[in-house]
Amino acid sequence: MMENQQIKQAGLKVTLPRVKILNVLETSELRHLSAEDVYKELLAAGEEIGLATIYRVLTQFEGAGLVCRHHFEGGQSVFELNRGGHHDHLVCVKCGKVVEFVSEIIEERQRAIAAEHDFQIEDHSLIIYGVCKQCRESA
Amino acid sequence: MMENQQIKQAGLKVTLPRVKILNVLETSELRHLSAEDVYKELLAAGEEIGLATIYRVLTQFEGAGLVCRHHFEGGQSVFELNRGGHHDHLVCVKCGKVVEFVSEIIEERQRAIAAEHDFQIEDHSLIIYGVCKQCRESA
DNA sequence: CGACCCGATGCGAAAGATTGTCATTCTCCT
DNA sequence: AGGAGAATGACAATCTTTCGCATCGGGTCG
Repeated sequence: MMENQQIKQAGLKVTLPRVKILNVLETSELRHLSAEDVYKELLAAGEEIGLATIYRVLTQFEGAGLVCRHHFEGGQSVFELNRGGHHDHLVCVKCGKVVEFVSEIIEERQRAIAAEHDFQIEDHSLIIYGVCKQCRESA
Repeated sequence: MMENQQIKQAGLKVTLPRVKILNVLETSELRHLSAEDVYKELLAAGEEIGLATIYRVLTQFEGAGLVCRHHFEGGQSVFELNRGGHHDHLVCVKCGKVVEFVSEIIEERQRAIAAEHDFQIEDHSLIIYGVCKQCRESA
């Protein structure tokens, strides 16, 4: 079991709910899931789990660096498996599709701006909202 | 009354609550206020107003382009008077201080990235979270 | 292998933010 | 001034997320 190692290395006890949640994150079609999404996938798979546990576990995973939390529009947090590289997001406001991208130029400018204002960067979030090609055509 | 004109030009009926709310946005010390903040400022000024109205009016103002809504971390929306120029934010995670900035280089890169992925940009949000100088020194 | 300890889970209740309902009030037009 | 219809206020409802607490499970030690 791959998951067990990852959880252990993150310094967390290996429990059934944690393994199942991590597994959903790894195997789901969606790369970006809300706590509710994870909950529904597990219920659909016939797994017994409490929603509160999902929130707790996802928060722990975030603290351990296993997942990233994003605040897209819509009032709820979405989680994404941390596969190493940092990246930003392009979100379609019609269909919700998410495209990931990286721009070293932007990253570099951000560091420069933070430095100018004497801020020590902890994190940053860049989200571009737009309408994707398919949604424009079907409109 | 400056406010009346702005509200009328936004295509909204000029009502007392709207004028008062716009006035708070224009005169408050803070440039970024949550609905609750606006509510508290009005109560402190002895004004009678319902919180639900604040939410409704702010949402209308947003639709009319009078204010911008931002989703900083912390689970609630903050609103800012739209003074024309778009800008992004640098937020101190310790004290909540907000610094605004603009980078034409970043804007331009964003347009290029959206174009590459065939997205028509509607909006975007760039927030850098960090620790400001004062907070680092007092730590 | 079995007992134990402490953290982890599940459930329901609670908190915080936001929106909906609906009777009453206010704006704007005549 | 009068009236149609939109806007408001009070409160309930919803949604997301967190808390409290009794119970359960994982890992360790004997």
